[in-house]
Amino acid sequence: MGLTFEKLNVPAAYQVVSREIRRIIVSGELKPGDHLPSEAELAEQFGVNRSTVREGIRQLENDGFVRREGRKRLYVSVPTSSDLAPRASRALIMHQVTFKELWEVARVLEPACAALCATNRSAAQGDAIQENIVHTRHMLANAMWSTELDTQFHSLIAEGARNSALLLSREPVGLLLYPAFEMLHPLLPQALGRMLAAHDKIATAIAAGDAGEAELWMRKHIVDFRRGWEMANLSLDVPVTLPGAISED
Amino acid sequence: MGLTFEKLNVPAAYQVVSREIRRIIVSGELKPGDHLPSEAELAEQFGVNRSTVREGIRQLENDGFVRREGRKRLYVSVPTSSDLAPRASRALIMHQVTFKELWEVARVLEPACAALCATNRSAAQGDAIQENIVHTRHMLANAMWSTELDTQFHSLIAEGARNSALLLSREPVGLLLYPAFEMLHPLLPQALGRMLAAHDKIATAIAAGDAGEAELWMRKHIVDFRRGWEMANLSLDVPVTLPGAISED
DNA sequence: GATAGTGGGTCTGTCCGACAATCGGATATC
DNA sequence: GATATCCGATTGTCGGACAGACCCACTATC
Repeated sequence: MGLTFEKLNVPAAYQVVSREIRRIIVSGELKPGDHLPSEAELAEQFGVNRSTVREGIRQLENDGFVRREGRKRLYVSVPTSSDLAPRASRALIMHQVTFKELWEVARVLEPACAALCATNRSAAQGDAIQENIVHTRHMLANAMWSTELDTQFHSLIAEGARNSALLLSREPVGLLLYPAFEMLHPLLPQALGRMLAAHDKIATAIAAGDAGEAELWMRKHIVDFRRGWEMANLSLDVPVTLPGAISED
Repeated sequence: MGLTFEKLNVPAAYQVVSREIRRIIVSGELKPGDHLPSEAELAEQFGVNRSTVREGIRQLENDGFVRREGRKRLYVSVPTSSDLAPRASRALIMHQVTFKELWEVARVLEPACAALCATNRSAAQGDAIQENIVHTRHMLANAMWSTELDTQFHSLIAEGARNSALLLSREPVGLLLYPAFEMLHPLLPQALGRMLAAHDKIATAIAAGDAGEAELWMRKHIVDFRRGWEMANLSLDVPVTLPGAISED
């Protein structure tokens, strides 16, 4: 009798509810914007208690597949990078991700974003980039600086690439890497000026639709970031810390 | 009276519970492996009902910050890419991500993985890659093929790069892109052979620790994938479909 | 003495019922 | 027609309940 049985994994009811609703959403049976039945109705249809349904819904809500505004009915929604990226960033923090690791990813993704942005951006997206530059220049002229502007510059370029996979891939990295600039620029006074100059070159190339030039300058910009980091005697292998923008949620 | 008030967003209690526990975990107050108090105890400490605590916990469970095996106590855990990637992949599906978009990301990330893998891989990781090649060769010799082997090959290389940010960035893309090969190889008989040849070159370069060569062949491999796609008259702009491996969970 | 049962305590998963706050829409009022 | 009011529907939260797992210490059996 060599007959053996695997340890069978009986999923909890709330997980089944969650998966089933998600399946219907991802498969397209329910389209974004569609309303889901009320909790009581779902409970009746699934033949479980409303509490069980509610626990299942929490998971979907967290993923961004369903949303509710206020205490109203649920509706189907497409998860955005702002739903997913902060969670990924937090996961990376727990993995004790280092500056070097983040930089290695940025070094290949950001130039790709810049190149695609130069060819694919909309007019409005181009304007937003220019506006970011103007803001940045204005801040620097007053000897001020906020890391959000830097993070935003790179996010805008990624959006301009019009590639949702690229956007989703780079966002968790961007949320952690660029705020680290906060540690760098007080130690390296010239860093802010160099940053603005690079942003300007990139934005100009994008405005001109010159993909090669945009890619090139973005690469220089990222490489320069690392060089600055090393010049400031900051360690490449120290785990990055959690920026406030993420911890809040 | 220009005084106006913003519409204030009162978070539900279960969300506060969720965020608070997550904060404690991400900040490091609770370390991976630590047990959380029981639901009843959490409810008492937070001063809310156990149902409310349970709803909050569901969200964390889904993110991979806490886990439970069977019906036992919760313990703190580090979210892995297998927690996060399938959700990101599903999100991309809902965004109707195209082959082209995925390919554009893979084109820059996969060569970077290969280059880093050549220098950073452990001995065991190198062996696993070799084993994958052997399996693949064996399958092809028997005129069989399973898309999982291809997906695995690229995942192994990404793991060998020892860069958690890189791993996390590419996984959602890999989960969608390589299964698409399933559509290609019946239309293009020579595709399987070319794939094996490329995998072999890459694995050899990695085994030799030659980062440049590994990167180069990986790039060729990815470019070849796209060329094959076009030769088979498959559209670059058609949204990719959901592979079974993800829909199951 | 080792092994197999036994029993209690704890915790999770699920259910039931309840109620206040809120929302949407219908209705009444001016 | 605009405004105020009421009513049903729905969510968020609560309290309590109970079966099934699980853990562990204890005991009975060989």
